[in-house]
Amino acid sequence: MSDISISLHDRLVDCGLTLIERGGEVSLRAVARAAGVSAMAPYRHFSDKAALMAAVARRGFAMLEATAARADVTPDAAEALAAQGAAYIGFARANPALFRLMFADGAGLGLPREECEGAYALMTRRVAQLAPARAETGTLACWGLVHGLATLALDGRIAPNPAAEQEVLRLIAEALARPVG
Amino acid sequence: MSDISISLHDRLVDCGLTLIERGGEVSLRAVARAAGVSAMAPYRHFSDKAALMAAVARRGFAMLEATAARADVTPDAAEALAAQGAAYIGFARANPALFRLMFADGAGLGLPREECEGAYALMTRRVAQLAPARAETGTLACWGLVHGLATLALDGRIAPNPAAEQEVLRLIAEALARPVG
DNA sequence: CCTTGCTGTTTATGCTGTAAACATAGCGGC
DNA sequence: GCCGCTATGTTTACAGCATAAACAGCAAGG
Repeated sequence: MSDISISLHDRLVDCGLTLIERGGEVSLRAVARAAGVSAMAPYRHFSDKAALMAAVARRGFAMLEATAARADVTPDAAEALAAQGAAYIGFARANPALFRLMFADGAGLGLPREECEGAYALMTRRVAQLAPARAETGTLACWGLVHGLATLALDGRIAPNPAAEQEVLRLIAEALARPVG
Repeated sequence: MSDISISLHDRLVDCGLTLIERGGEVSLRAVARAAGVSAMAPYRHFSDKAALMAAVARRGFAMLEATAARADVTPDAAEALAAQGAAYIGFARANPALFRLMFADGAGLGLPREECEGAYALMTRRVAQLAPARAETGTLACWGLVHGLATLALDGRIAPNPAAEQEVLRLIAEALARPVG
C-alpha cells in the first residue's frame, strides 16, 4: 500500500492494533484487507491468527507499561501506587478490546511472562517500598484490586467513577502502609 | 430425544451450560446438536445466539449466588466476607468458561442488573455490617479485589494459591474494620 | 373442514480460519 | 547468462459458523 518501506509483518501488527482499537471483532481477513494483501499473506509471517494477535498483545503490554510509568512520578509511594492504579484502569477503559485481548483472550496466547509484567514490576517496586514486610501479599492485593476494577469497568459492570476508584486505591494503600496486624 | 418432557427451550439452556462447563467454544450448532435438533431449531426459542447465551449466563449467576451463600455462614462479618471471596474465586476457577461468559462476553448480553447481582448483594450486606461508614467504597474494594483475583486466576495470570488469597482477603477485611483514616 | 399459530425442518448466503498449489522475484553458484 | 533456491505473495478450496427464507406437521378453535 502506501507504506512500502516497513515489512508486512510490522504493518500487519499495526493494522491489527488499529482495528482492535476501533473496537469490534478482529478477523485475520480484516487485518489482511487493512494491510492491502490477500487473506493468506499473514500466514507467511505468523503461523496462526493467535500468533498475530499475540504480537498485537505484546504491543499492548508495552503501551500499558508506558502508561503506568508515566503515572508513577511522585516520590510518595502510596500516591504513586494510586496513580499507577488509576492509569491502569484508564488504559483498560481507553482500549477495552485491546485490554481484553491482552488478558482474557491472551490466556492461551503463550506470551512470555516478562513481556506481560512490565506494569506489574512497577507496582511491585512501589509496594515493596510501602510495605516491605509483606511485599508479595501487598502486590497481589494491589494488582488484583486494580485489575478487577479495570475488568469490571470495561465489562460495563461499574460506571466510570474516578473519585470512587481513587478512594478505593487509597484505602488499600493505607492498609499496606500500616504495620502488620 | 430421551427427555421429551421438558421444553426444548430449557433443554437448550441445559446443553449450553453443559457444553460451556466442558470448556471449549460454544457454537449455536453445537448446542443444537447436543439437544438433538437441527441447527435452526434454537431460533424458535431464542432470537439470537446471544439470547441463548444470556439464558445460560443467567443460570451461571444463580449458581454463583448459591455458591457464595453457601460460604456465608459464620456470624463474624470479616470471616464471612473472606469466605464469600474464596467461594467467588473458587467458582471462577471451577467454571472458567461460564465465568467468562457471565462477565466478559456478557457485557453486551443485556441481562437485567438484578439477575447479576445476587452475590454482590450478599457482599454488600457483610461490608455494611463491617464498615457501615463507608459501605459503598468498601463494597467496591471487595468486589474489585475478588473479581480481579478470580479473573487473573482463570486467565492463568496467577497460580492457584488459596493461602495467599485468604491473606489478601483478610487484609482488606481488616482495613475495612478499622476506623476511617 | 379449514384456518391459524407453534415448532420443527431443509436449504442457501456470506462470513470465518486455514490447507494446498501455484506464481514470482531476488540471489548465490556455476 | 543460466539454474535452482528461498521468501513472499497469490488464487482456489473446504469445513464450520450465524443466520435468513421457505416449507412441513400438528394442535386448537372457529
